[in-house]
Amino acid sequence: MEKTISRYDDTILNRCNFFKGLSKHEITAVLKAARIVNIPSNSFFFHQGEEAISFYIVVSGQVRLSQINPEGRQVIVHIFGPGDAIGIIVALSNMTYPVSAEAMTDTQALGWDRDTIAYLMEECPRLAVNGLHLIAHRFMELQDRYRELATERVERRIARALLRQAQQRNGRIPHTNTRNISLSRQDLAEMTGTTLYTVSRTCSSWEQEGIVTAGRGYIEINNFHKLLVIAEDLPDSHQCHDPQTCYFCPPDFNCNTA
Amino acid sequence: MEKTISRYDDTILNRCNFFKGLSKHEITAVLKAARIVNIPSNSFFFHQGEEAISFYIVVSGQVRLSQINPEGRQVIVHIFGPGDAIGIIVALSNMTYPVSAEAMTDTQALGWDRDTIAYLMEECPRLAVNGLHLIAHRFMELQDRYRELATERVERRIARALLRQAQQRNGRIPHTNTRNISLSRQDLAEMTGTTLYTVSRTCSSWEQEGIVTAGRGYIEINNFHKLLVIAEDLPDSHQCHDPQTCYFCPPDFNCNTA
DNA sequence: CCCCTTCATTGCGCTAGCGCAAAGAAGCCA
DNA sequence: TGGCTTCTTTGCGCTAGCGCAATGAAGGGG
Repeated sequence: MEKTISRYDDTILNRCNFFKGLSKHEITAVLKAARIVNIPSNSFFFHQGEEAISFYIVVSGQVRLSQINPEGRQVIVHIFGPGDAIGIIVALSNMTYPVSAEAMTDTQALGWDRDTIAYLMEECPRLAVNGLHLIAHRFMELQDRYRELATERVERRIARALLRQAQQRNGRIPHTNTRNISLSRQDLAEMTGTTLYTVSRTCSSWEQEGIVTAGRGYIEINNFHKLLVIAEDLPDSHQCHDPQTCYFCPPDFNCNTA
Repeated sequence: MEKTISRYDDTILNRCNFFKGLSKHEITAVLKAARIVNIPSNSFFFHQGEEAISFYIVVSGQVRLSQINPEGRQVIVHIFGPGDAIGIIVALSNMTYPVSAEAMTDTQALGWDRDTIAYLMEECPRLAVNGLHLIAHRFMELQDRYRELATERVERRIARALLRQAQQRNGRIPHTNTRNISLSRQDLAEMTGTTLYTVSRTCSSWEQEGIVTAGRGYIEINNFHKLLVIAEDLPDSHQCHDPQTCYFCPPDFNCNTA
């Protein structure tokens, strides 16, 4: 087991904020307490309403966190990738899961149960601090998304969802084109509070303008700059001075030449 | 100072989840570290973008937590009343406030600065646990609201906002009619992601049906039952067996006789 | 290789909700 | 008491986005 886990040391654990600041020794201890979980594509880590007994860190794959309303309309609250922590909030406070977590691809994760993680945090307060930071981060992101949903137009919301995905994957999924977002129209619709028809129409019109290339189950961003303008994350007049340090543009991308 | 604070012991502190499970002695120590803050109506505890240095617990009054988008459209993220904790998430994790907190009425609060609250939590872990519970609770509420905004119609969202307010005030603001919600149409619009026109129209039609009485700056709920049906928090066929224990109806209210 | 399923596109009509504008109602201050 | 400000209501026209339905494209499994 030790051996299996240490495989991930470089690729995942060093980039995982939950382990930030821990010594090698501490990380080893925390990993020893973990179980390795393999969830095949389209299967669930847990369902909305179940008692929250486990906490996970994604090693590889993607996980969709979604909530469903009584009429069956679904909303994607978050999409997790390698290094992300799933269920940290509820696992730390004795509740039932308010959302479902479904693997979008075959997913490997590390799992701890509630008591274990509570014990580890007591032993290693740094872990608790990191957990709190993760929660704070997630909370602020959700708050932003809430405001977005309340105030912004659909096109902008879709643009932001795409950019957020690109940003999130940036450098975390090795050997992957971060500009190629593997999401269906339906997924994007559920992430942005709209319908798959509207997403499809929007992507079509973007495709005409050369901003993206859309295909079955993916959208590839061809022109970050234009997308950023639509998302209003970027002033209309923006030009990169130095793409390496530009706040707006992803590191491997120069929006001047796009 | 001791004396001023002890005035609140019964009314606020015993109902405040942040102090739950603390001994009298511990509460006294925590209160000693607090400063009393008085914010007049329409003034701000803090503004979006400022460094998060303080954490507050509302003693009396109401506080609007809002976020503004670049075009100036505002969204109310939460409304705090007596016993609620403001800024707990950011104060615990070295960030800038992602929202503004504005007193809607003259407001009295207890304030601690970041370092103090961190120290107190270390001394008294129960405080940290309580804080985590508050955050988890807020997080889940926000998640629900997010789903609501993405999937539900305006009328239902307004109904839920009103009911949430009634629930929130229930028993916490002494000698106040919990069915009388003091919010302007604009406030309600910003809470539900719509416009004041739509809120006004909706309330008018509810008034015609005898569900509410609307006035300048307030809405009084006359028929909880019908509002709950609109909010879909209640099956259409619901009749209270025992209003005292009914999950759906507020304690002072029998929906059978309404 | 073909059939079947799943996903995406797009035309079309529709409606929920927006937002202007104008008029009224309620509080506030001098 | 009168005038000013702020909040509310409501008529009206408009449009963003919905959602059905029909068609097309892309896998996937036997």
